[in-house]
Amino acid sequence: MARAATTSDAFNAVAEPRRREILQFLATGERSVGEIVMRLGFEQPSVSKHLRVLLEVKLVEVRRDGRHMLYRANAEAIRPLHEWTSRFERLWKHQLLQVKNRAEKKSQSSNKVE
Amino acid sequence: MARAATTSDAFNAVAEPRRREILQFLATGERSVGEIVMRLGFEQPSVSKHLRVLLEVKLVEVRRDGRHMLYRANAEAIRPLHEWTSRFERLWKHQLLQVKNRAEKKSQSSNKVE
DNA sequence: TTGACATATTCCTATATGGGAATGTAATGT
DNA sequence: ACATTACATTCCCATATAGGAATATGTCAA
Repeated sequence: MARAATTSDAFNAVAEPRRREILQFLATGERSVGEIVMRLGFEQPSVSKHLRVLLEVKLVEVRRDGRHMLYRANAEAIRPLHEWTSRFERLWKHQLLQVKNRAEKKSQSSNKVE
Repeated sequence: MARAATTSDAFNAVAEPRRREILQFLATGERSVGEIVMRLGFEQPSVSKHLRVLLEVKLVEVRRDGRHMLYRANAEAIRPLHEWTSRFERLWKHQLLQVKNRAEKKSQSSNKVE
């Protein structure tokens, strides 16, 4: 089996840096393809292709306005990623605390030496 | 250019479902490869290969204990993912509110009709 | 040293890209 | 109808898997 399709879920879709940039830009509001191209400086076909992937996993939505296609972020689809990472929140806070405690102990013992 | 390597960053590494499962299991504590194989039911070489990817992006750390290699999650490396998704938190809360408001208005108008 | 156990690595292959170039398609103005 | 604007799609290709099978490496016990 090869790697899963980028369109298989949001995790795979946002693995691509340019798609993350597009999403962030869309988080500021509804934008046309041309605006995305202007802002991010990618080739237009590239932007269209990335938007297609984002659309398939429902990370964005579109509507037509004349000749323009207006895309907007669907934040709701990002939530599962947020929630998955949240499971580790307790852990990294705990780990940071440990690092901090070790650092303090170390500085204490070096104080003793001096 | 082809797709970015799974080892290019944490985003690409966690795009693979089995690697997420392994990480979640490791979040419960330090485990040997054998324990991961037993718990998740993947082939041993597969687990070793996934662990290698996770190791390269520093999502896990290892230490040897006799014949066993003990892996543990490095939650700190998951933080960037959490923070990236957090940027959309305001947005999805706002979007949910809108959906809710629209639903309420709709039920009000249908009440009027009846 | 030899054997057994625990992991890691290599080889192979089908599959899925992402970018660039070229082309297709839909909507608008005249 | 036609040129133009705004996007989308297709074709081509180098690259990177993920899984299965087989094999290599490392460590301990006797």
